[in-house]
Amino acid sequence: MIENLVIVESPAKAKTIEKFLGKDFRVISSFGHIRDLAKKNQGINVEKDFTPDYEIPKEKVKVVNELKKAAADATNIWIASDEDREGEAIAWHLTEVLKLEVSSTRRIVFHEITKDAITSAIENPRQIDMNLVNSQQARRILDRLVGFEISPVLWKKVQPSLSAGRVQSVAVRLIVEREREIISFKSESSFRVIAVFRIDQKDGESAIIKAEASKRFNDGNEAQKFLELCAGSEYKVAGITVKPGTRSPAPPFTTSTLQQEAYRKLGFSVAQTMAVAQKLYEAGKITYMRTDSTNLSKLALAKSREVIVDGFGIKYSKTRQFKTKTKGAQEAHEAIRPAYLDNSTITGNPNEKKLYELIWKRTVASQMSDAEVEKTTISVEINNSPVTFNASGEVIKFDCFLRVYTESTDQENSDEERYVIPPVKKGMPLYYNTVTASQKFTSPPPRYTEASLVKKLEELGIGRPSTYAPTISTIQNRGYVLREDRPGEKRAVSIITLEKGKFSTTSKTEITGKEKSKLFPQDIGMIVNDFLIDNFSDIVDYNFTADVEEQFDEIALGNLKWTKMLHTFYGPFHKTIENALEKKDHKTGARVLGNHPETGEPVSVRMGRFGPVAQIGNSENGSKPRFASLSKNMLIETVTLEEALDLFRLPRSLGMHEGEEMIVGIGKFGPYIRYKSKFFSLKKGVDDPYTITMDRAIEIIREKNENEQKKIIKDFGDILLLNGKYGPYLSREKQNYRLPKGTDTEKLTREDCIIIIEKSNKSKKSS
DNA sequence: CAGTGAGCGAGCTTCCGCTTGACTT
Repeated sequence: MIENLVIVESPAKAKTIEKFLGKDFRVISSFGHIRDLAKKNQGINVEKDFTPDYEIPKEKVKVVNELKKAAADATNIWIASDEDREGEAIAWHLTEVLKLEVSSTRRIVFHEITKDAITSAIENPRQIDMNLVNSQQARRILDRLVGFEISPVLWKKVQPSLSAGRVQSVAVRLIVEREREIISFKSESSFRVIAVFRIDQKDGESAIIKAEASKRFNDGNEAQKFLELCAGSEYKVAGITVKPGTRSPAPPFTTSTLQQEAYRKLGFSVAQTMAVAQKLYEAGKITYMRTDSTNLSKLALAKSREVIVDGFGIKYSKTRQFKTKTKGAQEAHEAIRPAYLDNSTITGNPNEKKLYELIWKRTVASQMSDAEVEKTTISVEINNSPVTFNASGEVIKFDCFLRVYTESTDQENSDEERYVIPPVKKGMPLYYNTVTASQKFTSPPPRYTEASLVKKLEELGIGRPSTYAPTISTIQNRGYVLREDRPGEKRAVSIITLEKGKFSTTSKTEITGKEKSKLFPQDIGMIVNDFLIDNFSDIVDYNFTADVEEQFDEIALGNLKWTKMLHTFYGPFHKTIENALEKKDHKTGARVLGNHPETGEPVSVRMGRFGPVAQIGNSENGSKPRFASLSKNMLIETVTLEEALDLFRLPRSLGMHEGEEMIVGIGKFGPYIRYKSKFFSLKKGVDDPYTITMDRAIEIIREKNENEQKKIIKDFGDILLLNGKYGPYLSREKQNYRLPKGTDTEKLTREDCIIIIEKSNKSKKSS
């Protein structure tokens, strides 16, 4: 028998709290929710006022049994799940499953894990708030209804195994709409003029000022004319302004901002960030990593002040508590911060160290004073034109938090460079060293990264810290979007330079459209998105979540009955389901591109059973249509007739080589040459299957065969001894076998090999 | 490893939010 049992959500939290509470208390964890809606028949009785059918999932049975045993052994039970909608529901499910009296169960909450917070929580128990529980039930049931009623419509009307949901479908929509903005974007160019001026100073030294013309020019001719004018101009300083300013540190990390910064600064994916953070949390090195709060505990505030004063001086310290701005934030936890601020580094693997240091810097910087900067702008006048040249520079007067940490932005290498403007006076003459007009192209809006998508979802109030990473995985697993790199394309830019009265025009190539780790919508994502917008526009509306959240809040306040809210929602919603099912058509995203230039047959593209496909002709007039899969990076939406026809040029014969035909084609793994029933991959970025020559093909075949020869140490016919990355190994019938340690490959016979293989097969079966 | 482009049709797929392991290579 134990006096007091405290139940929390996380086992790591249980461990810490037990230390604070002493031996009269036992602290155990529920590992999150212990019950959920039944999987079968939606788990909801819609006819009977949305009565939920809750069940304990298989993987939770063990935990629940342990909880039951512990509860039976305790005199007092304290439920300390998180103080938010989900936490309150967990508390209620616990009372139901453990058969606790609601009136006598002590519900306690704390937002930070400190001795003070916990003891004061124990002193102020309350009862379970059924209004809050009901708002969670409404949330849960609405999500189940949306997901489990729309998804089957997709199976029927689009493709099996697809999914839709309040959160994931909006995430996909954002990516699809962004891609369409990019597709319809027309890049325009203009000429930007930058002059490098020399200014002579008293001591005989000269300084350099780089300034940009106040006007951009539409084309090269206009720019050239302006430069000609510049050649004969006189320049002088027309105005100087010096403005003091301040910069403030960013608030401590939440899940979303941690994911963004870990991507920008460390290149982590969203899932990777969460996995590393989980490790740090379990090791007691950081506070909880799934949070939407920027709050720091009093203890943490005091400690960071100490660390800053000791390390930098009192001038650097400014204690701040940040208000959480995010829509719908529930703030059940603290911000993500180091558990012990004394440690600016930790032991651990490189990724753990890097992420920890990032968290430490962000936390400490948030408690430092503003940085003081001085921004200087000067304008340079030309005697024969209204156009002016402007330069701006920034000097940091007091670095403060910038010494520790600066938040990154999503814009990649913006060409605004900050530099120090030399001291000048109004009216001073300037002389040009060079005046350069360079062609600049406007860029389309950027594609989303995993992290910038999370940022956007958070802004819309869609999804929660615990679901950002899983949502990003889901939309990739369904094939709606793909995260990938793109090499970009070359583009010529022209540059006109004026130097010492002479003009020169050069052309430079730059790379445009290069992408790293960006989210690209796939055909099936675009088709599903359009289908959802056509049939369920309310659900995929960007404001849908915000609207229902308002109603959940009303339920939590006791102003709205949760079943009434569900009735109001479900009536019209279910009607849209029926309407969608009544429609006859099957969504394939089909487009007719035109007619075949020789035969006149129609050429179309659509989503087929095995993916996007191009088709020539149709089966109506008895002739057999021809098919070809679209290649990677092609979209049904943008593919042209020419591109589609190109697909049918492969596979093609390259001719004969030593009595056998060489066939070039594109397969699952890219372009290949098939020769003597073996496959030889073309080199990425070097060879093109449409234009590759016979000689080059022979070279590729010879190269690969030679490399393979090098791999073979011994050839026993059916068994090969090969040289691999990790040393020698055996190969038989496409199966590989490891050699026992210390095997002498020189003396190895075919019989030895057979023994090794048989032993290996036996141990595989037994395990 | 490198394809497929039907009409016999079982039984399956799916949501969002709380939490961690249990698995294999």
